Amino acid sequence: MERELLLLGLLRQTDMHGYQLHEFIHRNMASCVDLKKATAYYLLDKMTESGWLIPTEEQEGGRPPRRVYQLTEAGESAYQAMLRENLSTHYEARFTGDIGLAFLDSLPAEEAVNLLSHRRTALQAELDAAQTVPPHVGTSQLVIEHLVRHLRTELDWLDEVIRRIEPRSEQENT
Amino acid sequence: MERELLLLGLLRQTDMHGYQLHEFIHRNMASCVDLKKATAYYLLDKMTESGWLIPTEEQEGGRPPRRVYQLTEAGESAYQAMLRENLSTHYEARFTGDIGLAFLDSLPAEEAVNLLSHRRTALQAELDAAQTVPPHVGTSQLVIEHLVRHLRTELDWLDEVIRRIEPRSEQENT
DNA sequence: TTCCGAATAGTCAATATTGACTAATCAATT
DNA sequence: AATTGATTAGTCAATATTGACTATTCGGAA
Repeated sequence: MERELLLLGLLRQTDMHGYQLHEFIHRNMASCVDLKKATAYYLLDKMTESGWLIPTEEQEGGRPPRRVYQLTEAGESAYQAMLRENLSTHYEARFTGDIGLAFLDSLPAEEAVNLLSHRRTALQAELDAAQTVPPHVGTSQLVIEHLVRHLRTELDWLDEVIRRIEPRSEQENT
Repeated sequence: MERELLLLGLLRQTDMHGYQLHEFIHRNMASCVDLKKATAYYLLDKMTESGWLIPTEEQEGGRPPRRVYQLTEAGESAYQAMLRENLSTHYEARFTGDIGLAFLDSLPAEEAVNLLSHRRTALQAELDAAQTVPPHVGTSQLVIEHLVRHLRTELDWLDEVIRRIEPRSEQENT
């Protein structure tokens, strides 16, 4: 549902076509939504059938024709409702990476540490990238700050996990 | 893929049937995976076709018959590969709740604060619940700690967001 | 003992999501 | 002028995911 909110929210600001919407989201909001192109088109079709959007065929130069979407009044209402719903609810996070941790025992401590160090490198890289984003390049400042805080917490935690494994690794090597 | 890892990891410890697996995950690992019953059965079928599992029909009392799954050697290899993959990669989090924040402007500040306060209550509740889980009730300690750290960060951040909105709200009321 | 609600075990049709593809155009290079 | 590779715009068949349903049984209350 949040993806629909996003599409509506963007269309509310300017009329756009599917390709444009996907491109924008992919470039500027990748940190909070992962919306594949095909899914975007699917949702746009669905919302058009719901009467929330009106498409207008358009052609620019020799480019393929495209459907530019415009919010209807019903679309605006849907947007208002979803926005309130979204702001007022707390979404539980899912930590995909925790599943492996639940099975840490099945690996030798040393290897576990190596694997997690690899994870740590990627995490650090994402943190660096997030901290480097110059203010006002599309993405909301709030959202970037949220990401940074989250990544810092993750890094701290991962370091602690690694620290906790290591002593075992020394025991085994003695 | 992480869901397959989870199922394999559990089956590696004890043979189980679908209902049992789903129940266990639902009760003890809800914080890191959301795996619906129908999906669990679907994955079990798929992994059986991949030759990772061998099902055995079983009957207990007058209960419906059930398929108890057992890991094959191929299943064990798949588990090993997925575990390493999972531990070494950093999964980017998706913050569904950030989408609303990107559109905060479209609401009066006062209402925004109210909505976010509602969110805050739910968040606080989840934090309390997580902190209350007694050690050693199924879920890995690491996973619970991870959740707690994450929720604390979220709470801090949400408070800051609310704080930032409020001044505007006062301006408007003067 | 009979009635009720919860638990057990799973299926299935409907939805949602994705990867892989098409087909044209532009811009730059050779 | 021809080639190439990126960009534009979107489709489609294959997969994955879910909500809603079935049908039985168990335990306890009335």
